Amino acid sequence: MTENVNDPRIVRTMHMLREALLELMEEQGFERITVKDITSKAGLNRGTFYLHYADKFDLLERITEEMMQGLRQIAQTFDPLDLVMHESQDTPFPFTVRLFEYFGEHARFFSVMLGPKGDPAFSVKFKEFMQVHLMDKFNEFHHSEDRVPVPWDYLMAYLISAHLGIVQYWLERGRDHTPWDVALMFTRMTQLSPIQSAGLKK
Amino acid sequence: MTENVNDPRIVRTMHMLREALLELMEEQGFERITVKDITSKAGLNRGTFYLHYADKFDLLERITEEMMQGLRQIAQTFDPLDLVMHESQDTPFPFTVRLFEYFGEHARFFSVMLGPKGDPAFSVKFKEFMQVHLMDKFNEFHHSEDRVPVPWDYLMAYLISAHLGIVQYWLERGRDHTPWDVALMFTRMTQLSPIQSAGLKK
DNA sequence: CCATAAATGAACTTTGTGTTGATTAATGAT
DNA sequence: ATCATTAATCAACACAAAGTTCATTTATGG
Repeated sequence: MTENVNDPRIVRTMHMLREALLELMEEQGFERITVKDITSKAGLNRGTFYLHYADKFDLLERITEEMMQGLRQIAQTFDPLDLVMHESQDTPFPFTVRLFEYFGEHARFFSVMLGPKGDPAFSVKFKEFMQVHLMDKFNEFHHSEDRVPVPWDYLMAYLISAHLGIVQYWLERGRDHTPWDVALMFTRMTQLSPIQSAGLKK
Repeated sequence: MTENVNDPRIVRTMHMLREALLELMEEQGFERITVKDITSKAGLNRGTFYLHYADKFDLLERITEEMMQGLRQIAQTFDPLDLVMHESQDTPFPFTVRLFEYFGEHARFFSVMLGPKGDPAFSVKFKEFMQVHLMDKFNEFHHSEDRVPVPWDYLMAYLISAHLGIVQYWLERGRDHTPWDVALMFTRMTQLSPIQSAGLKK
């Protein structure tokens, strides 16, 4: 397990192992992958793998943590007041655009991890991220516990999962729309009922 | 690989293997499970496993297929016209209630498979099921390709994932509402915009 | 140029896989 | 109740991959 990130050999090796894992996950899914597979795809000795990672789970966790770190950094720029101000405008919310740009930059990772060959625990992590960094900032609004059409927590589960679904579908389709366009869909679907979104009702 | 389903020994053995797998998946997730784990939890000889299943993937597939068969059977009773007739009523759609009852009966399976330790390919299967048996029956309504607020396919992805999310959350919470109650939430969230569902707007 | 340390290669133990063949035990048809 | 059938057990096997160790080669940076 190495620490020194200055040595270009280490950077190179770790990068190759990470790339190899993602490629293999696309092909076979995480389950079937062996350490042998990873190192031979990366063109490295099997022993070298263990110099940097404990096992394939460890490797995946490290990649994941890096991506989540990137997401958290973007989340810092989110202000719920911006969203309130933005209400009823028919332009995408800028923060959402930024998120989609990030997904696009790391499309390989997100598309594999959120897809059928991915890790369901990652989807959960991703949902928790949205819950903590986005949804929880609106908790102030729901003090009126009684007489709401739908319990707050179920509504959150609905919205978070819906948003995750859009990200998944967008990646699955090979990003057939710009981040700006998908973000606009987000904004509209949040403002309208599903029936209105479909254009079946003014 | 056995065929004769009449022999009670076979029924018993297969049932024990299935139960053991689900229990282990709850504990450790599919990935870490060995055939040894399954048979010793089931109190059977390791060799016996191979009399019935090729490997642990095979076992999981068979269980999955059984559950999907049950879902398809329920889906046969679905008529999109019923849903149209039901519009703007504030009662749950009966078909949805039936589905949730089924999820409840097989809560162990669905909660594991749709949860963080589950199989992401199953979530995809489940979404495809909803797409084919529910959503596709409304394709007739969207001939007006132009000027819709959101592309039809993205709206479908949004709705399907949202609904999956509710099922997941309901199971995760240990089914803290009756099938009737959750089904009513469904109906309301489909009729209202997210902002209305939250009670933030008339 | 050279001390340091990363990568390689080979050997080794351990764990799980999937199969086989002989033996024991349960089943259901007579 | 008997008995042929066949499921389940048990032990042994070859094989593949995991994870470790250590001597050797190669690349890095001072």
